[in-house]
Parts: sequence; C-alpha cells; structure tokens
Amino acid sequence: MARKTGSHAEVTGPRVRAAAERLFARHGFAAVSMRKIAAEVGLQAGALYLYTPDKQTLLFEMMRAHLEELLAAWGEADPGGSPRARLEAFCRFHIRFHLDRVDAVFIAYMELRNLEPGNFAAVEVLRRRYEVALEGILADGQAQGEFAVTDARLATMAVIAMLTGVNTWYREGGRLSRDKIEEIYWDLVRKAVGARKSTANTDLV
Amino acid sequence: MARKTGSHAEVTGPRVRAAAERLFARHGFAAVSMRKIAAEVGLQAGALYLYTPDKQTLLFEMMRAHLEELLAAWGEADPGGSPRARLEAFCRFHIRFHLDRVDAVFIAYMELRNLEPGNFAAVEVLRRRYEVALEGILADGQAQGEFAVTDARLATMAVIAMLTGVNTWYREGGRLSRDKIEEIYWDLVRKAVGARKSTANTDLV
DNA sequence: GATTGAACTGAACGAGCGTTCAGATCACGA
DNA sequence: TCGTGATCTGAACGCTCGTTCAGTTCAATC
Repeated sequence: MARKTGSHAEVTGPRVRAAAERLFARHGFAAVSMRKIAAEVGLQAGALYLYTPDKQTLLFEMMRAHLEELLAAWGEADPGGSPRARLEAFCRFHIRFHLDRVDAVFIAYMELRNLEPGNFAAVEVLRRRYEVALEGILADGQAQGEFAVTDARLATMAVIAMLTGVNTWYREGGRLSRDKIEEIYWDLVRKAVGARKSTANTDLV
Repeated sequence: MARKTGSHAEVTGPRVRAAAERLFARHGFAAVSMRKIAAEVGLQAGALYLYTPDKQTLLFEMMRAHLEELLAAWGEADPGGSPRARLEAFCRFHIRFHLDRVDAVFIAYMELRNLEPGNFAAVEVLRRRYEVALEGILADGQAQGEFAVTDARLATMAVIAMLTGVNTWYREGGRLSRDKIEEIYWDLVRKAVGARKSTANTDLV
C-alpha cells in the first residue's frame, strides 16, 4: 500500500512505467510478465506492487495518461482562427506529438483489447474526444466553404489514420527530416479536403 | 504427423484455422491458448497438433496465406491502363478486400511482433510487394504528369494507411454503404494525389 | 469378422504466470 | 543509539501454458 514518501520510490515509480511501456510496445502486454518488467528496473516482481495495484492498471494508466497528455497538448497547440490554419496546425502537431512517443502510441492502438471493459470505455471516451476536435475543424471548414469534404466524420478518420501511419514506417535518421514529412503530409491532407494553398491568396492547387 | 486423407480432418483443418483466426483477432495471439482454440472446434488441445506443428506456425501460415491471397487478388483486379484508372481500381479493391477479411487484416497488422525473426522477414517481403504495387502506380502517374505527388513512397504509405483505416471504424449496417465509402475514399485519395476527376475531360477539382 | 490407420483423448511434463506476504534491510529523525 | 517506516526480497499460492504421447475409438477395407 505504501505510496512513496521516501527517496528511492520517487524515482522507481516512473522507471517502472517507462520500462513497462518499452516492453509492452516491443513484445505486447500479454507477452510481458511482471518478472520481466521488474528485471528491467532491477527489482523483484513483488516490489512492483508498491507502484501499481496490478498489471492491468499499469496498462490502463499508461494509456489514460498518454491520451490526456495528447488532449492537453492539442489544447495548447490549437491556434484558433480559420479552419485552414487550424487544420494545418493539427496535422503538424499530430505528426510531431506521435513521433515523439512511438511506444505509447503503439500501445494505445494495439492493446485496447487487453483492457477490462470499464477501462476500455474510459479510453474510448478520451480517444473520441480527440477525433471530435478534428471533426469540428473539418465541419467548420465545410460550413464556411473553405473545405470540400463529402463527409466530415469519414474525412476525420481518414486524416487521423493517414497521419498516425507515419509511426509505422518512420525511422530516426531516415531519408526525410521530420519537417519535410510534416510538409508533405500537410500537403496531402490539404489537397484531400480541397483547401487552398493559403488563405491569403486564391491560387488553385 | 498424419496429414489428412480421412474425412473428418479434411473439414477440421480449415475449421482450426478459422477458429484460431477469430480468437487471435479478438484476444491477441499471446492471450489465446491452444486449449481455447481446441475448445472452439470441439477438440482436446493435443488434437490440434495433427493440423499444425506448433502455435507459431499457425500464426505464420495465417498471415502468409492472407498476404498471398491479397497479392493474387490484386493481380486479378488490376485493370492496367492509365495510372488514374489503376489508382481508382486499387482504392476500391483495397477497401473491399480488407472489409471482407477484418480478422485476417487485424492479425496481419497487430501480431507482427509475435512472429519469429524468419517468419517476420517472410511476411515483410510479401507486404512490401503489395506496397510496391501501389508505389509503381503513383510513380507512373507522377512521371506522366497525371498526379501531383511530392514523394511517391510517402504517398504510398499515406494512402495505404488511410484506406486500411476503414477497418478500424466500419461496422456492418452502419450509416454508409460500402459503395458509398469506396466513393468517398477514392475522392479523398484522388484529390490528395492531385488527379483530375476523369481522364476523359479536364474539369479541375 | 479381422485388420488397418487416421482421428482423437486424457493425462502428464516442466515452465512460467500474477499476486501475496512474512520478514530483511536501511536511511533518517529523535 | 534507537526506533520507525518506507523499500525490497524470496518463497510460496494455485493456475495455465505449449507440447508430447501411450492408448482408445471407429469407419473403411479386405
């Protein structure tokens, strides 16, 4: 039950979570034992229960924290203004945020089925909230005639899938810089939703 | 060792694979025991070893068969002709093929890390072959001036991620028919790569 | 009716699982 | 110097895992 106060645990708590995140991402939740997580941090399995009530909670807290950080970060990054400006900001933000957290993102997508029903529902609420943020931008742009999308909801899912897909192939030190990737993906999204190149002028494409 | 000839096994073999596919997709490879698969088919665990040498091979054969079927099916569906016509065919084919095989697709994406290195490499070769099929179309369209893509490789990954994403949210009997979804996604892809609406005329948008 | 061989059972193997807990350790405040 | 409480170990709990295999069943063949 003891929840920190000392000096060692204040460091080991985050270390446990970090080790679990790395291992879950690499091998999958079901394939990683508490003993392996403990070994990674240099502890015996029993000691982990000073930092988490059980393995399931370790996974859930990891996903919840990730999604809440995502929502908070977009809250900060959203520039407001025209739908086009906000969409560009969203695309660049999404790619940057996700590339900085490959393990957490991988887990948040792959381990949903290992969540107990209640935890699954809580995570879905958070994920949906993020989707709705993008859907709002697309719907606004559609209403204001800035975008040409047939269905805002479908376009939302399409854009998120496309952007998150970067995580599956991106490797540090690869052919393209992150900036260049942001650039290219924003261009793909912009054209897909039929937005003009800039709000300032009226060039087509 | 016995590999069919009788009458029962000729039916149970495919039944084992189908049960394993359903369970792996629902709960994940690591979370499904041979006993659970056996129970699903109405057998004892030991009997499964008449149909597969081990659990790992069950997974690998599942993925290999899926990807080989995918490649063969696209070989059949590819209409040839203009890059634009081929790209439209690819988009519609991809959505249709993947929506018809949700479990196999899910497994092929989520269980890669549970493959032994040799099996993983073999699966990656097949997947890469499919990506190259699309990349070729995009590169051709780029070379012939039909498409406006900055980077054919990136556009390939973006399009595949976007199209495969349908599997994550589509539910039978939902708001939109498969035809309508095909239509909308093709429209998104077409605009993203800067292709005109039809090869016959020259309408912008 | 006897023989065959594929199909299958049921028990067993060693190993590892998540979790609990009595007791050891040890830095720190009194 | 002692006492305290946070930190951690190491053994144990009941259970499930993938896999093996001797033996049973039974339809098809002669």
